[in-house]
Amino acid sequence: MLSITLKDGSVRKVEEGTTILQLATTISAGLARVAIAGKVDDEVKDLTYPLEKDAQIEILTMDSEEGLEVMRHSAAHLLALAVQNLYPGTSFGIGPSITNGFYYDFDTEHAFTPEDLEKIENEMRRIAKENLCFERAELTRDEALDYFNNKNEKYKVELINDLPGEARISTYTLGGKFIDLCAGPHIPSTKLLKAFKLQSVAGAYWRGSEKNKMLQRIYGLAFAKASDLENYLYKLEEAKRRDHRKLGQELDLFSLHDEGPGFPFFHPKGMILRNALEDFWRKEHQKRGYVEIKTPIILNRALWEQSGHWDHYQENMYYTKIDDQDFSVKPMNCPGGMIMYKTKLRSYRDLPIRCGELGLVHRHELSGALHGLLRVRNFTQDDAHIFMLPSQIKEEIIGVIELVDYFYKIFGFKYKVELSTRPENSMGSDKDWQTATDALKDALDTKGIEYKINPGDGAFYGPKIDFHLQDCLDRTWQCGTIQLDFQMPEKFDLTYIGEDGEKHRPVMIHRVVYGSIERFIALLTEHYAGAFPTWLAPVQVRILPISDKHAEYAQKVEEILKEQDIRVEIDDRREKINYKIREVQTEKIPFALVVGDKEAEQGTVAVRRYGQQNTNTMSLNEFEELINNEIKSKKTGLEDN
RNA sequence: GCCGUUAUAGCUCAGUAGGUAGAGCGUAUCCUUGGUAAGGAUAAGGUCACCGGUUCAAUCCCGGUUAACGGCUCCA
Repeated sequence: MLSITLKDGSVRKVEEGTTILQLATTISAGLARVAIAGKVDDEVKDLTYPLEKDAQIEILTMDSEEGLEVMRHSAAHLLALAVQNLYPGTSFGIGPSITNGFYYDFDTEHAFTPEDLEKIENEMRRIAKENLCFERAELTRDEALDYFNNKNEKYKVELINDLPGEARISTYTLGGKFIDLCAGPHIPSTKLLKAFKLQSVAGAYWRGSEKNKMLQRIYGLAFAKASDLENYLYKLEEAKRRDHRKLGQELDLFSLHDEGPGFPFFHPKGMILRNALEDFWRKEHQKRGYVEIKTPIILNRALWEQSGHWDHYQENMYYTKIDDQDFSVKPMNCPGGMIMYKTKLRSYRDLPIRCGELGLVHRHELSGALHGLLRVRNFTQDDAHIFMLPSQIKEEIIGVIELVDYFYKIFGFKYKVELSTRPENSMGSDKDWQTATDALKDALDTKGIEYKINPGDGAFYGPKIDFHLQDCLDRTWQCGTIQLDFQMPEKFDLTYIGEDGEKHRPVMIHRVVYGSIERFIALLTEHYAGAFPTWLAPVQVRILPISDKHAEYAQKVEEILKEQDIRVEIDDRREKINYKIREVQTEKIPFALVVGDKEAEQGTVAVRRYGQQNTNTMSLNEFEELINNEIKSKKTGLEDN
């Protein structure tokens, strides 16, 4: 008899060889009906898995993330079977579960169209109803190779060849005919697949490498029940409403044109946002002992050779010639910062030097990668280079971490932290890289910050801490970053005079907080769904006179507010108040002030906030106080933020 | 860069099974002076993305280019 410990801590005795499903049945018939798989000592197994030894077991249902994963992965097999039925001769790649669904990669001459997806989805539904079971089989490597070689499944053969020697090779048969290489586990039967929908087709390189053939990837959504799927589809629709590309156009913030792909045009209202962000940035950096510089956008080839960009960053740079000499448009601000450092002799007493620069950089991104303001070809980095003594490293990194946290909290952003280590095409010694990486880790650990390690994702000159923010579709974008660099100071022979009167090498940090002003604006737009907090709102107040008679009073109110640097305008068109209210709402202006006879007589304003139905009549003084406090606090004024 | 889709008025979109186009919103002008999400009328606005081919005739069919969109790769 085996002792099985269940999730609630109770222990059951069962015969050896009892399957997980049988175990579930002994717990309750209801549980057995909705069981998807079982977790045996932290390993997820099929329900048909026979228990061999004492273990902790949890029966997984679609209520858990793990159960959903098993179901989504099983849905991928269903998709593969449907494609095999409809398009014989297709070769199969891989078909994992992903957040909210699954995908499967196919290799076929036929190019899948959106109409095909409908056909395939119908076939999936037809098969699902057949109540097919997933049957597991274990094969030797030779058997598996034979089988998939015969079927001309070259991708599966490649996968098998790459499996480690001791690996158990398993296949699953679905409905007796479709056999797929797979470690499992799967749901017991296709009838559990109900709430799914094919989403899109996209190209995807085999094994994610652009050196390999591009396969066709079909994405699908899958949920435990239909209402979950509907909710998710609704959420997607909502997300589209928040999309910064849509809102950017509607709110007249920026535009992109054929004449400059990836080079955004900022409109007057977008510039107000930018300037507000930059003003705030300057103020906070001055407080923290930063100075600000501006370095040129075009610098000569020799500089980029010295910095290593010519060797390590060439395909991302733009080039030009001036009087027959090679020049390059800067993709990063650091070399300019190096030159600045060297303009005079530095003492250890001068360090740390925190040198900020709102620098416009240009990078040649692949055309297919461009995406609104989130991925562009020129952007302004809120950069700074901190030159310091080796003994100051930790303190300075912590200072930047705290600064980033301070900024993101103001905007109400949640963020994720990643630590990226040495990439392949990089410069410097392993020892320096190790020291730098350890310093970053140490700072993170000291602050007690959770982080994920991204192996090989560092800059070519040093490891980095990245801060990632989420867009409205849950994709994450790198914004802040802290990069520790021993290479540039070396390459540029930076020195300071130490206490001993000798020359020493300073250490350098590259860091950004917003990352790119453009990207940050995109994320802010989505985060606030275009309803910017008052301190950022391009127009903060719009005065709505009831009729021409009130124009004079409206102008008086406007003047008073303008004197306090409040961004205010009057809608004096001969339209009805309803119409003006509607417009002020669609433009997401934080405050509408309705002024008519009553207000003009009493020296008041009828205040209607964005997103609220009610009006508060108050004296102009009271309103000034309200809005000034709100601007100062940087709050949104909306309850849900 | 690669795979797929798309491109018609300032915006959102319809349309012509090949005979040079239409709606709503917006804009302008006029009427309406109206109290919290759309008052009415009239008008202006398009080389149907660009280049080429087929055709008596191309916005529509074919080829190419460019850009956008969804992914892959890459990255702030």
